[in-house]
Amino acid sequence: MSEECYRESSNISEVEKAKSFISDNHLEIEKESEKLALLSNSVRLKIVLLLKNFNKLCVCDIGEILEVNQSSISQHLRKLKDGGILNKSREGLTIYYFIDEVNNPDLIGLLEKIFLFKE
Amino acid sequence: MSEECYRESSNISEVEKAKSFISDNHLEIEKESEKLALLSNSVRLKIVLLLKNFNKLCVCDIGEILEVNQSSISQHLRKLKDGGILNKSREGLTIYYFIDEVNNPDLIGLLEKIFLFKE
DNA sequence: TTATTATATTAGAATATTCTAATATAATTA
DNA sequence: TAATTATATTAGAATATTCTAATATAATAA
Repeated sequence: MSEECYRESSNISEVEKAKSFISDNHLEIEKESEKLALLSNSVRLKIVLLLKNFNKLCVCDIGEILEVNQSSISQHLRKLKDGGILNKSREGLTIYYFIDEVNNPDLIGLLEKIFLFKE
Repeated sequence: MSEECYRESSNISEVEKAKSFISDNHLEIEKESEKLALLSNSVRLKIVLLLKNFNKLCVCDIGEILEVNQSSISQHLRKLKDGGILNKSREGLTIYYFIDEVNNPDLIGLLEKIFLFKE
């Protein structure tokens, strides 16, 4: 790689260790960055925080709470479901979304680490 | 809002509580979603994880470790610095980046909650 | 069956992100 | 001073994301 530093102070063995660390954990890091991307949109983050606080909510109520139109909410919910963060259940016409806690055993704790909401 | 559900089962007071929750915490949620966005790019996430494990690294070494070219690495580092996650120091020609732990007291713990790397 | 309600999907416009290539800056050394 | 090395910046292409508007689907009720 022509990127290499010519400085002798560049610690070669540390760089090699770092390369191993990255190649050993590449897949896990990619996977987690995709989960973080799901939470990095503020509409989606709000949806997840709402579902953490209110257990389950229907598409329509989520749209009203966040003042975001139905199509947009549906598309965000789909991403969160496809990403394994949410699941859904039907009751008649209404579809309720909720956090898939089985698939995300650490998500609630993570959110509590990130957010210290005022009561 | 015309988004409101016509179902009587839509729990109005719960929706109102949810609206308050969102408006009370809107700013904090936006801010955190921006930090998550910084970590949601896998190159940037790898940079932060590298700096967590190796304390400080120069631009050139980071580029070599990640096999990403210098310009791209510089631009990612700039985003992380502008976002308050990293800081840098100069030693001669070399610029070292490191995690700004003062500004991010919970970041290390957060990363440890997300990642359980094999040793 | 038809109408209504809730949700999902689609296409495409608007916008944002990321990378590449070229160039600029800044410290060091000859 | 000029050359070298490390890093930063910029413009623009390629790509990805998000929103809007229109339409589709699916369950229910009349």
